[in-house]
Amino acid sequence: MCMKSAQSVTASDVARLAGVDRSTVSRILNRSFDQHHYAPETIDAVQKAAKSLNYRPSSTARALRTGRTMLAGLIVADISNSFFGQLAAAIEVGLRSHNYRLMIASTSEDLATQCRHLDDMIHQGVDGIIISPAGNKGIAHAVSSGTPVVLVDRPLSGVSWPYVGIDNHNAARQLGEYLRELGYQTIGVVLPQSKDDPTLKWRLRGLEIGLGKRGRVVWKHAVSLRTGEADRRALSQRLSQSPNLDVVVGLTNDCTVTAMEALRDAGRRVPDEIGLAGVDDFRAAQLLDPPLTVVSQPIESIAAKAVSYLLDAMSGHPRTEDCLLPSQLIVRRSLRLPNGNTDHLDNFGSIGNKETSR
Amino acid sequence: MCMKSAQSVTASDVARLAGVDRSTVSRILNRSFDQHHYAPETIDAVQKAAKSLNYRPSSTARALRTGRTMLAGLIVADISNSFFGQLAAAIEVGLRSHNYRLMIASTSEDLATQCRHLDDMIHQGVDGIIISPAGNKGIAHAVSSGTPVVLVDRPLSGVSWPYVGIDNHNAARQLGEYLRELGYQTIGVVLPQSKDDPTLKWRLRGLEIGLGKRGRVVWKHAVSLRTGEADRRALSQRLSQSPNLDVVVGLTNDCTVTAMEALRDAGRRVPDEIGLAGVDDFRAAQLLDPPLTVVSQPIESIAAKAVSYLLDAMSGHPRTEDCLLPSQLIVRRSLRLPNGNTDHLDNFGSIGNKETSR
DNA sequence: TTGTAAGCGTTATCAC
DNA sequence: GTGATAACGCTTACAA
Repeated sequence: MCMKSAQSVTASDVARLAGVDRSTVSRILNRSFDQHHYAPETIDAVQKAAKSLNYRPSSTARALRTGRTMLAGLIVADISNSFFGQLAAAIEVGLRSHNYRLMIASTSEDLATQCRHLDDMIHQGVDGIIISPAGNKGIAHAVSSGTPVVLVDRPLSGVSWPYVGIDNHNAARQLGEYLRELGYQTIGVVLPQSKDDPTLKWRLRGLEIGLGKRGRVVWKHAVSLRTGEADRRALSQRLSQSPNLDVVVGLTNDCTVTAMEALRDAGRRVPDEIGLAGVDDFRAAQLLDPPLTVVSQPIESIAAKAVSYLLDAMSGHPRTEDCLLPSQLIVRRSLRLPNGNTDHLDNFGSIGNKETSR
Repeated sequence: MCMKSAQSVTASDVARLAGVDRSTVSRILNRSFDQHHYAPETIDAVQKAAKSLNYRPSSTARALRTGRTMLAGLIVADISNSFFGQLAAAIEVGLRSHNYRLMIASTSEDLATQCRHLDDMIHQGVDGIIISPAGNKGIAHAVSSGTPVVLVDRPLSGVSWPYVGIDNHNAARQLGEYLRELGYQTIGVVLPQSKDDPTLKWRLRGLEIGLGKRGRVVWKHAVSLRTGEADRRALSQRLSQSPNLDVVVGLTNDCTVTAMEALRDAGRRVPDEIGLAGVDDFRAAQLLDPPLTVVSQPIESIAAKAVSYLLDAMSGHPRTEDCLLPSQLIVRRSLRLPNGNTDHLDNFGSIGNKETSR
């Protein structure tokens, strides 16, 4: 009841009030009844004292003593991107339900920044890190620290860290096959500028394989991370110079939006004159005119699995196998359908794969 | 050169290698040259030793000793909302450039959760907190802790914490006046369910004042935080039951999107049959059909000011005055214009819209 | 110009 | 069953 300035209430204060030793307070409050059987009255006294003083152990002191900070780190390219925003939100609540707090950092796809953040967090003493890496340069140093790391959204070759996310190759191939079936052959691709993101290569390759022999990616247009007016105009101009283009594919949500803007600026009607599709779903995708056909990722599941993997690793039981979650082709109206065949649309709503995966 | 397991390199290790005392290491590395003038050779030896061992002081130990964690907290309703996502991103880089790390928590507009997070962070030892409060219940307890707090996006009455953000009353009034000038009179408002967010009341009041005597808010429709299908349908139904409605106003970005969805579901054409406008701009707003007229907030400036306020407070020089940043009416095409008067649109441009002509 | 030693608040080891 | 005591890694009077 006696609300003291909270901050400065220490275990010694509680001990004094309860008439016991600091260590007794610590053990009782931590439920360390392993070897120690306390008198019920002592337990009661300590608990009452702690409550009345509103005692909360200093996590700093505890961290120093135990070596665990109960802090996890999340490193992504850009937390303001809706994909990472949703991911972060889900990860935060997941971790919090296990008493971990979350620290967040953005790399802006810059490898040096990523390296700094990794180093920072490790030295800061986080118990584990979830990262969507911009690339694998400078990672080796972090790997030797021993801090558990889980890769999310983007796999990395050459490290032992497990990856949680969709199979990007497959997801893009699925989209490619769908495009092929609809008769699209001349494709323009919009992708982020991040040179070292391996995911983009997988998506690109998967797309091309899905498109088959007759399909051709005639250009790849890179846009900046926080897409702006300049990107929009440049892309729009490129579109004007490509009158024979069949369809545009955005490799991330931002890219797809930028593509949509540019198509509108260039005065190309979707899907009649030209098709549009993308990887990553987003809130407004179904609101646009036309609603966008996309491959969507199961963000909540990815977050849940990533958290679960990290918790395992932090408790000393690291998983080594990757966790591939299913992506989903969401058919809307930004691609023209083959004449007279409409039920085909439903088939694709839930399709997996029928070919050999690699 | 000798890359040791990083984690366990302590100041004593550096001291031993340099042939000096721990305290010497500490002082030199912290540039505490106030009273201590070291021999250049000592300085050199220490720095070399530190670098060769890749020494980084344990922030935990430092925090315990100094009482400063170099950690700041951000508490918002939902980090996956694009507004808060952008805000968080900007705040994070701002703080980081001053060597502060950022911890993030979401309240889902729940007062109990907010209270818990505040308490958590304070006891966790953060040096300061930036919060977009869900309400002022349970805040008193936090205020007495002495931890500096800056309010962002939502002001709070009865506390000494400074507020950084737009003038919500004014912003909404601006929109209301614009609606009145366009001849709108019968208004439906869509707002989030958060019962205790004072901002919503201000926006509502400002809107009504701007609308003037002849304007009437005929209903207010509350939707859940992570707006879903159910909200969409319920709102759609309400719209169907309001055939005489002039215009719908969304009080947040999500609300406006939901309104757009519902209007589409209900088959009401915007802006011909009914108008739509909102508070908060978002990436896809200009891409929708029609592009949405909104009042936008200067997110970057808000973040920068909030960081600046927090830094001041954390360094012992708290500001007490609020910081009101200018909002901006962005006129697009989701409201019908008065017959035959089009340059009126340009007049409003001078208030600060950046309408994209095409 | 540098070293000594105390102490931040916990928890873990040992003793009784 | 419970209490003393050391230690985690760092900073900072106070000495020298």
